[in-house]
Amino acid sequence: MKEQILIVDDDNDILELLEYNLSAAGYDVLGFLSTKHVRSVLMQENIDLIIMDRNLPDIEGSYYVEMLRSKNINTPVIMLSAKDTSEDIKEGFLKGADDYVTKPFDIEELVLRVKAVLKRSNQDLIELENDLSYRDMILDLNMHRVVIGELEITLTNLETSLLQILVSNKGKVLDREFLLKYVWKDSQNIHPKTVNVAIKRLKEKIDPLKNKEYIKTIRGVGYLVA
Amino acid sequence: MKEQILIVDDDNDILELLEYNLSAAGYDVLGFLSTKHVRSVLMQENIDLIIMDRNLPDIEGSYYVEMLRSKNINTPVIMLSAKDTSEDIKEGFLKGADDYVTKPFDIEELVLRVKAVLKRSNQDLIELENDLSYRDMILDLNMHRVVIGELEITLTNLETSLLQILVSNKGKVLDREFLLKYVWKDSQNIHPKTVNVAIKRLKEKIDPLKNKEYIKTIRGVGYLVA
DNA sequence: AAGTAATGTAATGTCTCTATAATATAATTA
DNA sequence: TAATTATATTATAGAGACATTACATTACTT
Repeated sequence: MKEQILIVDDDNDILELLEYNLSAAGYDVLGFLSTKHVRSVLMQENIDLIIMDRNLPDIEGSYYVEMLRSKNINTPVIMLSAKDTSEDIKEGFLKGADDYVTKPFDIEELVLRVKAVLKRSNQDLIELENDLSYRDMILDLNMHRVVIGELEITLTNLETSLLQILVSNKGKVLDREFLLKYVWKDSQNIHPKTVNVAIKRLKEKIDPLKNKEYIKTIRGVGYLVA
Repeated sequence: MKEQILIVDDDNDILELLEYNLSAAGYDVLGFLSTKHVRSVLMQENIDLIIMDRNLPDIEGSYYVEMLRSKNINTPVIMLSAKDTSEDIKEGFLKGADDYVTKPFDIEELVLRVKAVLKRSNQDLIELENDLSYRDMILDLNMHRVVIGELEITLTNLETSLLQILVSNKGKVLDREFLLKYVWKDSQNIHPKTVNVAIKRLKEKIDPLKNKEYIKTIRGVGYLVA
C-alpha cells in the first residue's frame, strides 16, 4: 500500500510541483490550498506525512501544527516556508515539525527528506512477546496477572517476577541463591528464608485448592516448575 | 534513562560545542575525533543518535554511514558538513542520513533537529487508535466529553488526553514516565505524583459512584484500562 | 484586570506488600 | 524412635505506594 502524503500550500504551482514529483516517487498525494478540510481528512484517511506551508490564507501553518499536536495528532510534518531565519526555523521545530525546508528548495532534496522522515516514522511496531505459559496457566507480564482457565489472578511485583523466572526456566531447579540474585536483584542481605515465604504465598495464590502442583520443592536444593 | 548521542567530528571546538549544548539539553554525549572506535562503541552502548561530520581524517563520513547501513546498523544519523551544495546534501541522504545540517550552523537549531529525529525514532509502541470506546463508554475527542450510557460528561484538556492514551492502549499498563511523555508532552520537570492526582480526578469524573473500575492501578507500575 | 476553572504541588491518610521472626510440620538420618 | 535439619505456615511490623485532600499557581474568560 502506498504511503499517503498530505500537502497544504496556497501556491498552486508549488502544489503541482510537489504532487508531480512525489507521485513519481511512489506516494499517494493529497493537495490542499488551505487547512479547511485537513482535520477531517486526517481523521478519515491514513496520512503518513504532512507537508505544511506556513503562509496560509486562513492560519499560520506552524500554529496549525501546534494545534494538531495538542490534539495528539502526531503525524510527521515537514514545514515548508519562505520564513528562513534561524528564529523562524526554531519556532517551526518547537511547534512540532519533524523537518523544516526553506523556499526556494531543491525538489529532489525535498523528496529525499520525505523519505528520511518516513523511514523513521513508519517503523513497524514490534509487539514484544509478553506471554509465558505453563500447562493451563498463562502469565501476562504486562498486566501482572496469571490467567488459569476462567480465573484471572492479579499478582504483585514480586510474585510476577518470581513466577516469570520459574516458568521461563521450567524443568530447572532454581536454588535460593539464584532466585535472590534474579528476583530480588541488587537488594543486599536478603535472608534466604525469605524465598520460602514468597514461594508459599505464590503457591497459595495460583493454586488455592492445592491440587495442582505448579511449583515443586526439591529439598536441600530449591524450587522448580515442571 | 538518558538518550545517548555519539558524535564524530575532527574539529575539537565543534565537538566541545556540541557536547556542551547537548549535555545541557539532557543527553548523554560521547564525542570522537575519528571513526576508529565507533563500531565497537555502537556494539556495546545503546546509542540513540549519531552526529557525523563528513570531512574526517580517515574516511568520508557519508561513506562510513553507508557502511553502517549495509551492516544493518540503522541508528539515526544527522550529518554535519561544510559541503553544502544541493548535490552534497542529496548524497548525504542517499547514503542513509536522517537529516543534514550544513556548517556553519545554529546550535539551538541543531538541538531541535536532534529532538525531532529522536522523537520519530524512539517511538514507543504507542498507537492512537480511532476506536475510542471501552465497555459502555464512548470518548468524543472533538467535543471533549465521554458518553456513558445516558450520561454526557465534559472533560478538560488534560482529562481528554489522558483518557485517550489510556483507552487507545487498553490492555497495556502505562507507567508514569510514559504518561508524562505522551500526555504532559514536553513540559519538563513534572512530578510523577502529578499523574496520581490526575488519574484520581479522572476516575472520579467518569465513575463517581466508583462501582465500575474503568481504570485499574497496577501497584509499582502504572495504570491501565482493561 | 477580575474572576473562574484547570492543574501542579505539598501534606496527610490509608492500604498493600513483603522481610523477618516465631512456630509448626515434614523429611532425613543416626 | 529420637534428633536433626529443611521447609511450611502464621503473625507482625515497617516501608513504601497510592489515594485523598487542601492549597497554590497557572491559564482562560469575560
